[in-house]
Amino acid sequence: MSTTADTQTATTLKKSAYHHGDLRAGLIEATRQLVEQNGPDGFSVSDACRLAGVSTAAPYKHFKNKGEMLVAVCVEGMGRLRANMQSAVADIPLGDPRRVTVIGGEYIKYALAEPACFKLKFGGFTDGMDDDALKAAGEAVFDTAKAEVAACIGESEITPIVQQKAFMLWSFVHGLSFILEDKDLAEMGPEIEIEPLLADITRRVLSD
Amino acid sequence: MSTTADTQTATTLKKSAYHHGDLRAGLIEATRQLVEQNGPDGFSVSDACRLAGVSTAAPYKHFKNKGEMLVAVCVEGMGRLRANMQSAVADIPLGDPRRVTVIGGEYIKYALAEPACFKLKFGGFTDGMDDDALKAAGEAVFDTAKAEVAACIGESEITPIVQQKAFMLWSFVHGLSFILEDKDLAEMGPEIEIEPLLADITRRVLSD
DNA sequence: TGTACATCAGTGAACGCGCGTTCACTGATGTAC
DNA sequence: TGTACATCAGTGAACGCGCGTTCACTGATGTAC
Repeated sequence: MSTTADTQTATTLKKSAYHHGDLRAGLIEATRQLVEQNGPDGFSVSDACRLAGVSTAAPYKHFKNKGEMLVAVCVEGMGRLRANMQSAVADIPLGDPRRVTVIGGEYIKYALAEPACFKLKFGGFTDGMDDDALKAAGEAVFDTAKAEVAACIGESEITPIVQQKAFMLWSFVHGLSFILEDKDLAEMGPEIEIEPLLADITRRVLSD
Repeated sequence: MSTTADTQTATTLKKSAYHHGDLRAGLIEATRQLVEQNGPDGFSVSDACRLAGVSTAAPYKHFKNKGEMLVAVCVEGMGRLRANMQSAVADIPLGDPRRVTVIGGEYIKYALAEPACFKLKFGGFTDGMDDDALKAAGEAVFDTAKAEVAACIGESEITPIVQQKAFMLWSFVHGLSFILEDKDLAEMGPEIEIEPLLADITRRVLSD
């Protein structure tokens, strides 16, 4: 390798052990993993530091406190969920109700893939935090749903009827996520296949 | 008062300060209040003892550990929810879909009245506990819903279709509860009146 | 290009705190005689 | 009825622990000259 390439690699990727490179992102990922492992309430700043390989004081250069770390994990997760939704519908024509079913499916998929992070966001853990980025990330997800519903029922804007139908679908998908995530609860329900169930409820809600 | 009456009062109601009377129930109520005040994860055994006015060692005469106290709160809450459901439908004829709407309404009412206890039960806090009483209490609630759905669509037993419809309704009501409970989320939805929304979704799900 | 310097992301030790649980004990109670 | 006794729900002190956060610091880095 040339000297130039070495220097670039050193500054953009490896950095030194002392200066981490992107500790903020590293801590968010460590926190995410720990939350997933130990549950939404089973995370400690110290644990995240151990996992990220830094001292327990290091996070306070990037986050005001423990709560901000948890919020950052939620924001990151919601962003990923929205991206997943968008790429999942890319090949389905606008206005096709399958788009609604598919984004609902992505919601549930996310909830089942990262149940503890899902609960972190929706289980009341971020209640008093009042974080703008977090609010925006949540709204972006719901806006996606509303736009799809509008297209399906032939509305060019978000009318009250669109709002209502989107809200119904969100409630359903949200509740289904919580139930499927909880082994004891899921066992109480029937043996279901998620896709047809989603398609069925979508049809019921979108109809007049 | 006669001597006899005094003795009865002393033994059945007041007891002495030393022997509490029904400390188990007292601790459950203290725990419930604290959970409601500080959130599902903001409860400590010490706090409950302070509130109940006993030493921090006293609970261990009635509960194996902290987790058992939380489970007891959930069991008590689910029992109350089921009782509420049953008395709320008492005056509506069997098979009337309003019965389904009303029990859904009671579910939401409970979730909004005791949001932290609701999250305690359904937010993953009792995940690995594997408590039979808790499972039974949850199943009793869902069984109530299934029976009502069966009656509405004219089935004499819990067929797969009944299961499916009841599960849909539960998912919806469950998700709606979580959303309404969370100020930030509720604000994202439309201004709704719960009753008509519930009646609407009930109609959609019960129809063929 | 080489050097002096400002920056600031990291360290590591320490803090005070409240937690869950255990322990030997105490004393109010109900009961057998 | 009176007394001796077993029971067991309570006490209160103590334990070891890990937590969140602060502090003065250090040393790698990029930049101005």
